[in-house]
Amino acid sequence: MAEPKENVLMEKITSLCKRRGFIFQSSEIYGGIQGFWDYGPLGAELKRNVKELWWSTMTRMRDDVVGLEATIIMHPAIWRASGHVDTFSDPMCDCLLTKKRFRADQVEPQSGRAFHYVGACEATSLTEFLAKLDGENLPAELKLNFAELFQAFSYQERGTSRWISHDRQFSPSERASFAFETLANREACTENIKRVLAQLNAQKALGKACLDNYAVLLPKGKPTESALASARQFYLSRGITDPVVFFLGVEPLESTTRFNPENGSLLTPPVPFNLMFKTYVGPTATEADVAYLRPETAQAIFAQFKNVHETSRQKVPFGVAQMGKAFRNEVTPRNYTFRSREFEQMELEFFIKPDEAVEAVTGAVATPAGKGHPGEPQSNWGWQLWHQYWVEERIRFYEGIGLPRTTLEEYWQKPEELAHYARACVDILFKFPFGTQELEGIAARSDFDLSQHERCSGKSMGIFDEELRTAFGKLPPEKQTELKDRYYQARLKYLTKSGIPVAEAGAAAQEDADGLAKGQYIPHVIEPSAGVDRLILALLANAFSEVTETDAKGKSETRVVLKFHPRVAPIKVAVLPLLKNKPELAAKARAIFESLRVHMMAFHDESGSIGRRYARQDEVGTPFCVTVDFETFEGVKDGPQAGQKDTVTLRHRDDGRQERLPISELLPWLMARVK
RNA sequence: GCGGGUGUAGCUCAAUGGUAGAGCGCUAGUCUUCCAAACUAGUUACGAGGGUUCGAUUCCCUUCACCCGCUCCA
Repeated sequence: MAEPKENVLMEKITSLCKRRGFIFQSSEIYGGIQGFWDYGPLGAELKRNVKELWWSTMTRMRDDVVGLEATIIMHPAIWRASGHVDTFSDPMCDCLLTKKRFRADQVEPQSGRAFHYVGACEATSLTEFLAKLDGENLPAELKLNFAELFQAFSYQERGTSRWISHDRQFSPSERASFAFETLANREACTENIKRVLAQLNAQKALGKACLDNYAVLLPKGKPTESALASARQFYLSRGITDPVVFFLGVEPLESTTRFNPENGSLLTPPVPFNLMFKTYVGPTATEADVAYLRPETAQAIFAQFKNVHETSRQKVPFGVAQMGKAFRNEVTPRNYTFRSREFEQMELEFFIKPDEAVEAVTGAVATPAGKGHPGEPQSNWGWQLWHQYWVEERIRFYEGIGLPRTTLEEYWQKPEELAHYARACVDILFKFPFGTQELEGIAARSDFDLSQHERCSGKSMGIFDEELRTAFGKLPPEKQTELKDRYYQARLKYLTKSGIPVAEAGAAAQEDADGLAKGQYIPHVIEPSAGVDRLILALLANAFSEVTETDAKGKSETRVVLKFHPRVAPIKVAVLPLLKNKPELAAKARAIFESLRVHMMAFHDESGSIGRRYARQDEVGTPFCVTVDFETFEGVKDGPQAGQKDTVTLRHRDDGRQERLPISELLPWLMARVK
């Protein structure tokens, strides 16, 4: 997918990030470590800005969201309840022929005949061996083994489908029955062949042999030659240059998942892939001490839901936001920092009433009127509107930090792609140079998470809603029944999917439905979950631009400008004396810098020509440069501000435009643009 | 993890079985009245480990990282 041109762009970005101190490889002096990255001085500022903007947008500026900062290591039961221990340890297997990797649980079941092979040796060595078999120089032990061997199996002659034993060729019908027989006696037979092949290996003069088992599954109607061809290829890849393949027999198989559906080749046994980082809590490192570094920040919010709800004086609908490190053993960390093993998330869990409760209180659940932002939250919103609301809120956030809508894509997951508990999920994608990839996912997760923790911890995760209780009591009986029934069905579906026996689940669901009528329910949740590091990478990619300029001497030079939004730019303003060797300019610049740095990340630089210093600031994305020159002291020479003293030039990064501002207006002018 | 490619100053590139150069950058200084000016001085590298060799950056092996595919997701 990635065009060469786009790779070049990524290389330029990574190179700039290293050169200017945005991002370094972790542990670089020891050769680096895959999937881990450090943020340098400018990267740290950039990241801090992004996180602070998210935090203030999501919590401080809202009445209905509060924050949480939980530990990275939590009780391991949390990860069993959330499903991460299971879903994050997918068994994987590889095709023995093409090395292609499969998720063992996603291999399509197939039927057909499995051709089993137990090894191969060099054709020359076998010929030689057969000649010797007739008598003379062969060691007695070896000879005996071969006699046993040929009683028990046939080998498939290389390149043909002829079946040979030491004394005669088999007819097709004999072949079939023979194969059946050997298969019935497979273990003893395999052992025999292995022993002889091992001895072939030991007899250097007789060349190499390979003792690896192999098999090919052929669908009905496919010629048997193709199984042999696959087997030959397999043993070729194991270093036998001209293999004679030892065939064990045919086995009919139904709905097997042990073979590659694309070529019929045997797969390796499933190997569990644990994507969770395991560690041990306490001084002993036994199985009982196992804990995990969190693979997401969300679960802590669910686990602490009751505490937060009880102490924050919030009522549903409300949200809990958290940002912090998370850890996943990615199969392949790739694309710079995009898929890191240690990364940072910004997650909000926004708790809402189940639609049945909304309907009971407001009479009807409002339905989305169309695309776009649905406006200020209303009490009659169900999950659909809340979900749409958060999708739009998040896109607004991205626009506010300089990622225009045109660089983003909304992807509504198809029903079949959704996790079983999710009702909808929208990915906000960014058009990275290496492809359009996910920045944030906004999932409507029903009441799955809190229900899981209620079930697994035995602690109630439900809340009591006085307004609901009152409203429910006033409903006509048939409406009550209808709502209770719908709630019952939803709860029943969850409970049975969790593996609870039907009778038990039915009773529990009925209890939940009765609870709803009394004002009790488990909140549903909308989860906007974003990756900080991905966002940083998106901001870098979006800001990166090159300007080629030809100077007076005709020398053309390409320089980089990072066009960060002032709100995220690591350095907001650089204060520069026009000349270094004029003490009054230098002192004034220093004083302005000191007055600005209290309020924002400012930078002071007096080395090199003014043009060079501007270029340096462009390259790290500083949106504004302030220059102290002679007119600062002598007054503006001409124009509408002529004669005015104590002014500076203010240069804009993106177009080089300059304007003159009184020093006294500098701070409010800048604050208005960087906050 | 598998297959293919890459690995020499901060960056972009050279050269070589006899321990490495350039340009740009960076630091300091001189000079300089607005977009990488000039001059002077300084700065820094053969990814790591092992082997072959009198001697390895160069040849061989191993390993690590990065890039491209398979796979995965915030």
